[in-house]
Amino acid sequence: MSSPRFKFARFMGGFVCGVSLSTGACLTALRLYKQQQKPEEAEPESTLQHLIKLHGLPLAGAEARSYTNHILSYDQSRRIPKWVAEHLSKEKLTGKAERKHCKFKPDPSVPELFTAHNEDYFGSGWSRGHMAPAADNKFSEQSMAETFYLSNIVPQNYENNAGFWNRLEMYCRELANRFSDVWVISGPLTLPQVGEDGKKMVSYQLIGKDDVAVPTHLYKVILAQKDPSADVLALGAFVVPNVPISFEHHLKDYQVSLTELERMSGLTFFPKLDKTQHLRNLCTVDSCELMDFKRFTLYITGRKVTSSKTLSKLEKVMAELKEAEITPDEYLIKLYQEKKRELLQKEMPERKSG
DNA sequence: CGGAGTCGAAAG
DNA sequence: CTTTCGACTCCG
Repeated sequence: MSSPRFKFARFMGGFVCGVSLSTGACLTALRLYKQQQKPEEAEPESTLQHLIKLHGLPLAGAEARSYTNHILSYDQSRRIPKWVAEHLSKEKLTGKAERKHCKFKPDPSVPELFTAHNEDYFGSGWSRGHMAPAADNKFSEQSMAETFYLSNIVPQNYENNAGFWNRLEMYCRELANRFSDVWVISGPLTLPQVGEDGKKMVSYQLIGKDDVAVPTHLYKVILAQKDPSADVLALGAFVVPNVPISFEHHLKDYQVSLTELERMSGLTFFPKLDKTQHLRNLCTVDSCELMDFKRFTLYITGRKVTSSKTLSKLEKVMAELKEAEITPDEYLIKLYQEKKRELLQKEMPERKSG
C-alpha cells in the first residue's frame, strides 16, 4: 500500500488536470504522471474515492432534524426550512403551554454561518411565520419553545400569517378532533413568474444581514386518518400565495394535486405511502372550510377577552365586536362575564362581588 | 450611553 | 389565534 503522502499527491494530480485541461504544462505533467502509474491505479474511480476519503463531499445540511414534536429539513442557502413535518392529535392540543414563555431565536443546531437572526426580520416588512405552529404544542412547553427556533420560521406577509394561514392552521386542529391522527407538512416555495416577454423567471426578496429568502408561496400537505385501524386515508395539498388573502377566498381555491406540489417543490411527500390505494381527497371526506369572518372574529374576541387586563380594555374589545355588527355567542358571553367578575374584584376590591 | 431583556398595548 | 412595536428596566 502507498503512504498517505503519496495518496495525496496522486489525488492532486488527477484533480488539477481535471479542471484545467487546456494548459500544455498540465498535459505534460499528466503524461509523466501516467507513465509512473500502473493502469488500474489510474482509474477515475480511484481518484474520486480519494476525494471522498481524504477531503469529503460537499454537505448541504439538509438532513432531517428532529425536535420534540416536529421534524424539519433546513435550507442553509435560504435560511428557511425546506419542509417541516408534525403530527397532530386531540391529546397534544390540550394543555397549558403558553407562547408568552417562548422567544424566537436562532436554532442552536444550525451553524452560525447559515442561520437567520431576529434582526433580519425586524423592520423588514415581513413577519416571522411558524411552519409547525406554536398552538399545535399546547401539551408541552418544551416542544412549543422549539417551534420558535428560526429553523421553523419563514418571512411571511403579516395579514396572511394572522389571517388566512392562521385559519388554515386552525382547520388542521379541528381535523385533529375529527380524525385520530393528522400529519401535516408545511414549507415555503419560490415559484417562477412569467414576465411580459413570456420568459419564466424566479425572483424573491432577501431580508436582513443574513439574506433570508422571502417565499412567494407557502404549501401545506395534510394527511388524516379516521381511526388507528382505518385503512382509508384522506389527503389534501394546498399552495397559498404569501400575500393578504380575504375571507372571500376559500381553502379549496388553493388546493392542488400532490403531484403538482411535488413538481413545484422538488419533494416527494410520504414516499412509503401507497398513493394508488385507500387515498381519498380530504376536501370530499371533510369540508375544507375555514372559519368565516363571524366565527373567526368571535374566536379572536374570545382570546382578547381572556387576556384583558383592565375593565376598560374588556369593554373596548366588546364594543369593537358590536361595531362589526356581530352578536356574541353563548360561549363568548360566558368568557366576558367571568372576566368582568375577575376585573371588578381586582379594580374595586372595596366593593362586594354580585 | 447603549445593548439586552421583560412587559404590555395594539392590531388582523 | 397570529404577530409587531414601544416603553421600561437593568447593567457594564
